[in-house]
Amino acid sequence: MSLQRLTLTTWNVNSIKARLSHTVEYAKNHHPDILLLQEIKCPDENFPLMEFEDLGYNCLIHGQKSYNGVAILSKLPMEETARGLPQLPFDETAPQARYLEAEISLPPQKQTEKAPPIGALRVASIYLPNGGEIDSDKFRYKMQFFDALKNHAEDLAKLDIPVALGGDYNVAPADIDVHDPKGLRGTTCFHPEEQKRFRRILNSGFADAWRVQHPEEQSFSWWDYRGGGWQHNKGLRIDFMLCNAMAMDACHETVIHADERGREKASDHAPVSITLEF
DNA sequence: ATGGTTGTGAGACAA
Repeated sequence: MSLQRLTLTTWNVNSIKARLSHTVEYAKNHHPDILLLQEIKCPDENFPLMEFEDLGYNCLIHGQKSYNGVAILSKLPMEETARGLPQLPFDETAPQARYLEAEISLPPQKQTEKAPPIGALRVASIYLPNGGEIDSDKFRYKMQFFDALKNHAEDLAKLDIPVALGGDYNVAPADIDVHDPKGLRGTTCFHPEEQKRFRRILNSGFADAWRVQHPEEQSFSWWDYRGGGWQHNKGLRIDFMLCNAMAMDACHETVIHADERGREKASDHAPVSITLEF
C-alpha cells in the first residue's frame, strides 16, 4: 500500500521581493507541498505569483505595504478559512497582516485499513508581533495576539482532521532554545509572559513538532543580523510548526534548514519543515 | 543603556 507523503514548510523570508531567488530555489530543491511564508512585506498585488504558480503552487496572499504579510502556497487545492484572527480582524486603517488559514484538500486514498481516509488538512501561516520593548503598546498588542490565537487554537483543536499552525511566534519557549538564557531572560522573545501564553496554545491541543522529535537538541531558527549573530551562532528558536494530535501522529520528520541562514543575502530566519505520512 | 544590520522606500521605523 502506498502512503501519502506531504511536506510542509514555514519560513519567515523577511521580504519576498528581497528573497525571491532564495525562496524559489528552496522550493525547487526541497519541493514542499505547502509553503507557509511570513513577512512578505508587500501588498497582495505585488506578490510574485507567476514565479510560484510556474512551480505548481496555488497561492493565498494576505499582505500589506512595507510590513508584515503572510502567505500560503500549496500544490494541492485549498480554500481560505480565515484572514486575520476572529478576535483581531484585519483593520485597513491600522493593518497587521499576520494570520492566514486554509483547508487543504487531500487526494482520495484507497481505504485499505480500518481507519477512515483523511480528506483534508488545516494549516495556518502566522507572524506574531515582535513586541518591541517590554511594557510598550507593541508588547501589549503581542499579548493580545497570543490570547486571540490561543482562543482560535481551541476551536481548531476540535477539528477531526490534521492541523498544522506554522509560523514565526517570536518567543523562545525554554532555556535550551536560546544561546544565552541568563542574559536574555525577561527580554523580548524570552519573557515569562510570552512563554506562558505560548504554553497556553500548546495546552489547547498542539505540540511543537521539532521539540517533540528532538527533545535534547539545541538548534535555532533565527539569528540577528546585528553583531554577527550567525557567525557566533547566537540565535533563538522562535519558528515552529505546531501540530494537533492527528498531525503529530503522522509527522515522521522535522527539519530546521539552518543552512539557508548561511547564504549570501539570507533571511534572518531559517525554514522549518515537517513531513507527514497518511 | 547602547549598538550592531537588513528591509522598505526615500527618512524613519520595524525587527
